[in-house]
Amino acid sequence: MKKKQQQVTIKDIAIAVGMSVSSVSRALSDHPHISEETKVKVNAVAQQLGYRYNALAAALRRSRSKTIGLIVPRISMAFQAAVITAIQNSLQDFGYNLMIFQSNESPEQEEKIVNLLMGTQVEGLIVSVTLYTKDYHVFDRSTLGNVPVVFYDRVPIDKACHKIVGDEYSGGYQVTKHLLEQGCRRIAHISGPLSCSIYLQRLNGYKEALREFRVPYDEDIVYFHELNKENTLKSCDLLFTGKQVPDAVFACNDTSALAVLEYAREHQISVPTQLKVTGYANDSRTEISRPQISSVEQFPHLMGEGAAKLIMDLIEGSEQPGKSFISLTTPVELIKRESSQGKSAS
Amino acid sequence: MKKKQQQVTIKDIAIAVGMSVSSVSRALSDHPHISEETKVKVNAVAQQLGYRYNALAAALRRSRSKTIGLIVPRISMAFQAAVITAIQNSLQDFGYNLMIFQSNESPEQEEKIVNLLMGTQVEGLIVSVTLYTKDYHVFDRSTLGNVPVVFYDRVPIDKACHKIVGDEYSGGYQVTKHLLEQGCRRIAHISGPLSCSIYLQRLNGYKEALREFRVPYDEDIVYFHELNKENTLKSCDLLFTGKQVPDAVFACNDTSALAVLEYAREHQISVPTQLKVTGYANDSRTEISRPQISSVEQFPHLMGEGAAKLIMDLIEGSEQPGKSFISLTTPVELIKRESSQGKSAS
DNA sequence: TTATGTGATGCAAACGATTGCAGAATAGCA
DNA sequence: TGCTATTCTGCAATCGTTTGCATCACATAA
Repeated sequence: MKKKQQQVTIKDIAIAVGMSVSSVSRALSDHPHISEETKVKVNAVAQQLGYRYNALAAALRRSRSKTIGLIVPRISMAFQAAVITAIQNSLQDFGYNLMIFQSNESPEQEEKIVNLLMGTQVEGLIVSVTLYTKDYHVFDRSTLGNVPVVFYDRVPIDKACHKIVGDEYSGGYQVTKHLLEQGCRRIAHISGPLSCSIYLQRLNGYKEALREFRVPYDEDIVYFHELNKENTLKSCDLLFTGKQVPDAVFACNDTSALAVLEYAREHQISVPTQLKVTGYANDSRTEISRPQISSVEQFPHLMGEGAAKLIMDLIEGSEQPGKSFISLTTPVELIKRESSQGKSAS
Repeated sequence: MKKKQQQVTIKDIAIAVGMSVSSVSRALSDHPHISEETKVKVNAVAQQLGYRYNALAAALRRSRSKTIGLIVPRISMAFQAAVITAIQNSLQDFGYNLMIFQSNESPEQEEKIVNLLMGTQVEGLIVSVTLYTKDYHVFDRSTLGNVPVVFYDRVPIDKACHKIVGDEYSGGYQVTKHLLEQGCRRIAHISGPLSCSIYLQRLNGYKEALREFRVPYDEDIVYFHELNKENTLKSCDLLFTGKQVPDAVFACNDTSALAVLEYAREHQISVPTQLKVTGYANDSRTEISRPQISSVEQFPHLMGEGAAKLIMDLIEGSEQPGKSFISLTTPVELIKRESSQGKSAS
């Protein structure tokens, strides 16, 4: 009970046991040069005084905050929540904490967060960028100093960096091939903005499958916009009022696929008979929907663990800066469900 | 470019502009006693040197980390994700950061996190406890010191504390009354463990509505367990193999309601004709399901903003410790959908 | 006895910012 | 010119730990 309601420090312990602060510090951290006897005594007194370690002071002194910053568009996306959980659990094993921030899909917000995080002395950064991040100078060595950064899922296009991504190309390819094998020949593609890496890759996969089946790529049935319900319904309106209606829609997330289903229901288009539909990310709604929606599983836990391990390697493994960049790819798996299978109406 | 790759500090700026560190510090923080001229010069040099503020050092010196700790069972629950987002956005306006941790429904983990957070010198704690937290001594003044804590959603039972909760009693009452009004007289209740405040309140609301309609409370059709799919299916098995099958199930979350629907589908029980079903939390799956599920909207954003405002009041408003506790209640709204409406089979 | 080794402990300087108080410079006024 | 106000700036202590180096006691070997 020193002064008013000050916190008790190792100095207080030192006084209580009649030793120097350095010995107390070492005793508490189980330093080999301290006798067992002293250690138990110090720990007992610490306990008794209600001592609490001040991680801030330690972080300042050793310039190691044991904290990683995470920037994510929004945590309310099921995929992101799962990745975050995996990252957090993994980092915990390394003794690191995670500061989670949401950019809300705003590049300005994203930049603000980076600066804020740098101020808090994070030792590393894990980032999934916004849909609209085009300018990556915020992540340059000039603003980050020696703080390593690992991107995941949505990663910079045309910028060498450490990253871990799903096999989006394969995902796009598999979905499209599957639809083609079901007999579809006019496959619409509802995609996100191409400024975002994942959509670009999926589009490439889509194109490749079409090529393989000698189906010409028709840009009139490919849309790029944020994948919410409203936008998707608008795209459907355009798609189904044209002369040639599609026989399948490859939507780039499950929210969008659900919207397509809703549109079809309202317009008496039967799925999967007249129209086949696929989503992406395999969130829990795909199984609940009637018909159930075919989707692509992305194994968020693998990605989260990978990201955590990667940032740890970069921090602890003291990679030489300027060395080459590491890029990891996690698998994807097409989950076929009702919405994309069965005979079509001729 | 001082030493190796040391970070540049205000000292470096001081040397560069030929002033003392104190003036530089004041200039950077826009102190009124510093001339405009000096301020612009200092800021220019800071910019040029690539100076970055060290929040750690400042936090240590002023004993104000500007950080709040959040402990939540898991962020993957839609409701929780929404609350967290609201909290984070609100706190940002106050200049506070949020450290988010997940207890994964484990009281042991929860306790570990509290201790860890205290070490990082958070200025406040926001907590939604696990389903099984019964011992609240971790949140006592003895371990928390002067750090205030506000609970939300799942809050301690029988412990005075600052908290913000949904109107669970009303929710339970409204749901039950609604089902009674639809003609149901044998309403099963699938609830979570009663160690958790929200389930206790909902149960009370359920009982009150029954009483009002002079329907006896029958403990044989009330179940308490974690509300996942497996457990719910088991409960359904018990419910529908008894002599008297229920004509309604009031499930305490949407996952559970969905499971009931699945069970009904597999056993050719038609919903809502033979059986009415309601969920709780109104997550996005309730609208996707066929039939759509009646549920209770909890307005997570209100709760998040409330929690943030409350903790800020406690921190900045320097409430006298030992003063009375604040308890806020946010509204709920029953959303009636297909699963609970329409005439019953007699 | 002296030299040497060993294990335990203390001294004091960091880490990077903030801030009360003192002091210098300038201006205003008689 | 002298005196007081008014601005602006600097000194130095402080926040709670960590850690390189010096020191000290004691035992053992020469």
